[in-house]
Amino acid sequence: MYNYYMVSTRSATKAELAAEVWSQIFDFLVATHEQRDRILERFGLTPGDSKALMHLDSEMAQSMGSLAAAWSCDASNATWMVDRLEQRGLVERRAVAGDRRVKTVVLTSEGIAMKAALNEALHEPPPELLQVSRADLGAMRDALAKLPELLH
Amino acid sequence: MYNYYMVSTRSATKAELAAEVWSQIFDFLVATHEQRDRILERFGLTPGDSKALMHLDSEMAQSMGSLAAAWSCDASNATWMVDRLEQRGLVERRAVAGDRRVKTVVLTSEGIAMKAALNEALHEPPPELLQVSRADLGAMRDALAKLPELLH
DNA sequence: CCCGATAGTTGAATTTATTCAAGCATAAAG
DNA sequence: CTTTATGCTTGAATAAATTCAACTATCGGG
Repeated sequence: MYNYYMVSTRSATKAELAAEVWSQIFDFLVATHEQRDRILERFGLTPGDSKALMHLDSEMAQSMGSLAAAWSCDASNATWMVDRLEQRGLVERRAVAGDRRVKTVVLTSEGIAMKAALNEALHEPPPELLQVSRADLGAMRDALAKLPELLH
Repeated sequence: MYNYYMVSTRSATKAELAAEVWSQIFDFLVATHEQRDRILERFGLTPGDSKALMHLDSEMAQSMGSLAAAWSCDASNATWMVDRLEQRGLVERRAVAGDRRVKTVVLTSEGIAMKAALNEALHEPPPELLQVSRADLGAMRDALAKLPELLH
């Protein structure tokens, strides 16, 4: 474990505090990484599948092009990814009214269910976290409450 | 963003608190995921490479078999992974005294440098975190200080 | 010394991921 | 109404990841 966040006696700068906080989070991440691998395996999803699945929606139909941009890949790769999900019945291609060139992608009901189940599984706290006392967890929650504000 | 950690008026159970905390961390994770992808790309490492690199050491020579076990793959896959790192001069295979069947793997000096640089880059806090006030970061650090204890 | 188990490599096969060039249909601009 | 640009798909090529079967070398017990 790396002590990038080794505490010194003098008061820490903001950058140092951020580095400490991130190190604490990141190291916990690494330590609990296998759990998430196992979840994906249980769902029969590759990392790519889950990335795609999580960025899709049942409401907001997204064009192939915008998906390729969001996934930082070329259009041809997006076609391939969507093909795989479509073959499994998780997504559906739709024509769009104004422009017959573009195709949009939405989650099917199976896709919605899969995404919800995956999300729930991934949000299940790693067992390591349950070793922390209730009081300490409360402190963490209160402190971390400032995080969500950042995520647009 | 999922409100698995929606606060209710009654006092939360430990499990609920853990779920909230993990959701806060996990969502932050997801939101800052691209940054880590870019770091790997900058280093010219695949996710597999970095996983392998991070589990290796210059001090503790590990046998191919134990590496395969640690990486949850078969021996043949471990051979392939180590081959790739070896071709790049990051690791070195060594014979072991007692048993001429086993080969151990250690980081070369280049491997040590690469691992250190990668570690440093990955421990660099995401810019989003710097939007949090110094006081709030301090609170996070103090609260999260209970985490490292868990990581054997 | 032989024999079965063990450690690792090799080769073939498959899946996942990615990029590039070519092509097709449609749209938009002149 | 031709030309050019756009959105997507297809096909080929390649790299990354993974598994399986076969093989080599070595170890350890009888």
